[in-house]
Amino acid sequence: MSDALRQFKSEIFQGLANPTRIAIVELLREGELSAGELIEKLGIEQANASQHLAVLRAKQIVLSRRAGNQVYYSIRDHALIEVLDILRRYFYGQLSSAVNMLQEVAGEKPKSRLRTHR
Amino acid sequence: MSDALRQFKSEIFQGLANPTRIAIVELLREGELSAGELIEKLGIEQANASQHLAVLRAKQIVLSRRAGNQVYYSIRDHALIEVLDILRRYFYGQLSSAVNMLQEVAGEKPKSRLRTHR
DNA sequence: CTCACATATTCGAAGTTTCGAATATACTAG
DNA sequence: CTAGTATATTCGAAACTTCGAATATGTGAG
Repeated sequence: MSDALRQFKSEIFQGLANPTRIAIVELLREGELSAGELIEKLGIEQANASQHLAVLRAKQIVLSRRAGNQVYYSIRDHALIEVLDILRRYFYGQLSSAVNMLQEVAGEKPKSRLRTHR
Repeated sequence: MSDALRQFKSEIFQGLANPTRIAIVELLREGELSAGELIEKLGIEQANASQHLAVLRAKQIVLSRRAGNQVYYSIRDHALIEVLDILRRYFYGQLSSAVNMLQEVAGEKPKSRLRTHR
């Protein structure tokens, strides 16, 4: 695979590598919201939200459109939603593994160990 | 969505937010490889590869297993491959948009503008 | 035990990200 | 024009990431 594609992917990931920005993308799942609405729902500083939105714009994750006094944001491509959905499933999968491990640790005769080599 | 899930997702993204680590994950698509094989294919310093592998382990993206003198790495969950595939399609989609924009800029009477509001 | 090899960790420098505070810009109403 | 509201940018401090160099650890052979 090309370096350009790897670079591109890593920038997308970097754009999403922050819980606040993930929260923004998820708020935008249902449709566009103004910066003000996002700030209100996120409960964070205006400057901070604006900075995160700038990152999402720079990484081409969201689109913005000005309407009068406000700026409305939306997700640029549905693919990103799919990515988040896959990770949700992945998350619950990981959770189950963790539960299994705990059960094994708690039980007397663990049958299969999921330990790492260290 | 819970903070824990957002935190988890952002850590996965952070784990993948680096071109070298993406290259590692893609090399592991076809099956497990030893650290040495990865280093050779990546052409980077041993210490650096090992650090990146440590990040991938910490974020639960890969599994490692020791076999004698070597440590073999594999991808923990197929979901991550799906994510990379989705982004590949996304990438080409973005590329086409870019090409369209260039064509419009080059042409005399652009019909639709994809400009941002600024 | 010792040696050699494969891999991991620690360290410090350079670069990047994150935050809130302060300030700047864009737009609307009057 | 002025004033008000919405949003963006700049700044500096603290925290985090990345790299290579050096060092440490784990394993197998002898």
